Amino acid sequence: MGEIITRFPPSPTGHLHLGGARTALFNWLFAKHHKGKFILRFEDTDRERSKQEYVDSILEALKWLGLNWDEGPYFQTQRLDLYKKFAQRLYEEGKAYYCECSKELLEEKKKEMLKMGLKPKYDKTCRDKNLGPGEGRVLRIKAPETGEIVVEDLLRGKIVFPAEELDDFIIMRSDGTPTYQFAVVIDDITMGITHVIRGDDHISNTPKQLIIYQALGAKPPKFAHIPMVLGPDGARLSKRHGAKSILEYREAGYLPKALINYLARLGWGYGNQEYFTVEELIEKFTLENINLSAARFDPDKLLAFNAYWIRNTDNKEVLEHLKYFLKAYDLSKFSEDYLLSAIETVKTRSKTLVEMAEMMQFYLVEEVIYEEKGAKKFLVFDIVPILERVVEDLKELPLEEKKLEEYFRNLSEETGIKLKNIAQAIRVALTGKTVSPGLFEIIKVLGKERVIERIKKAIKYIKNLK
RNA sequence: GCCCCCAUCGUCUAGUGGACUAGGAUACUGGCCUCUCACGCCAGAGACACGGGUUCGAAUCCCGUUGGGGGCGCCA
Repeated sequence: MGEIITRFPPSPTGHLHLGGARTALFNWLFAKHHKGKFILRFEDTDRERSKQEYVDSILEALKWLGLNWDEGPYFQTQRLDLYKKFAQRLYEEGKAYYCECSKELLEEKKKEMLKMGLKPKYDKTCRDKNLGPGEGRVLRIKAPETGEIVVEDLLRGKIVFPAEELDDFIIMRSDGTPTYQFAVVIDDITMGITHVIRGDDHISNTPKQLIIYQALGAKPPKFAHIPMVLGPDGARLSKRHGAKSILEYREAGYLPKALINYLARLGWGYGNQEYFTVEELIEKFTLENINLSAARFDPDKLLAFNAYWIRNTDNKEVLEHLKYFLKAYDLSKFSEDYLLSAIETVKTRSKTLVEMAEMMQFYLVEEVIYEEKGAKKFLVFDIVPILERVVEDLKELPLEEKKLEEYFRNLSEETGIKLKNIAQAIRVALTGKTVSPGLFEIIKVLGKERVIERIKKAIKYIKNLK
């Protein structure tokens, strides 16, 4: 087998969503696995609905996911001459014919057939009229009337369609543009696509495309129809859940690698392994391990994967992604080491980068604001002597977690005040909150200066309460 | 209506005729750890859609039923 070439052909009529992203991913992984080529092509022949805005957002989403393409992006609207050339050829060879039936008439006939319990099909009125091109005329393929069309699917084997199920579908519209069925075939032939990996909603399109390949005398690529991604409710993806743009997941604080990992596991498995780096996916991805049944999108599991990758990714890499969520702060005031240490303390506690940014707030602000409930409960008069003492003792203490813990345990024992109460009071003083990373880690990262200053401020705050 | 695809815990999946007392992940419940919250660790509950075959033996092969999904556009 020669070089493997796959493609991802979105139509820019909407944002890239989970389903599309997974199709792109599978094509990309397959190409990478075989050291082949991955082509990006926009199917924008629907001029009404195609928008530049969507082209831009799809490109951005693919880049964010890291699904780089080796060729393209191509645009079908820039290849119209090509389709015309092939259409002309089919017409001249008598494999396609012009049809003058009006949309309205066809519409009526279809309704009629549906009513009689038949499959709505074109009745071939113009098939033998020998019409030439003309205003308002479409070009139809002359489909075989008997026999069967066999789709060889890489995942499920032969799928047989009786010729009676198909009709003389349109390949060129009356405005001279190609229909989807025609444009894909021409593109896949001319781009040398060897493997078409797409959603199984395309299974019933495949025999139509095979008819075109046959008429053209071209060898069709291999087809692999992957199961669809359904919403959590088992219905088709809709805006409410997964049909959200991939870019919305970026906004929500997801790591691209987490999304990739989750998406790969949706319909594909590799023994009992759950977590894969992108490199591992490329190495291990094969079509044989793809499932055949539709998979539901589970936001909870995606979130769990994101949490996993946040806590298992190098702090520097996390920081790169996190910066996007830290725009409100002037990060130049802090050293990279400070930020990295801060991240280390919050990474096991953040399921998203948004949560992480939120949790890191106290590391980045000049002054913390106390949560009302926490302050009321822990910043109480009785604790003042302890706080005062900590301020003094801290000056002499080494900033090591073990030593700090030892110190606070002794302090608790000595004064008879539960460690919990001491810790919570200082926690509120340092972070403003009752929930935070471990106290000793925080002290170490913040540094003596900030810690002492914040505890002093808390003492003042308590004294002012009276 | 017609055609096509699919069917293991709630969800994602492992499983390719005997190693299945059906494994893992996630979510859920209980416990441990503990300065809070997480993380981590331990334990628990939870599935082969149903009915017929084939076979010494079926989650696994065949048929049917049911259920879910998709297609039947001058959309892609």
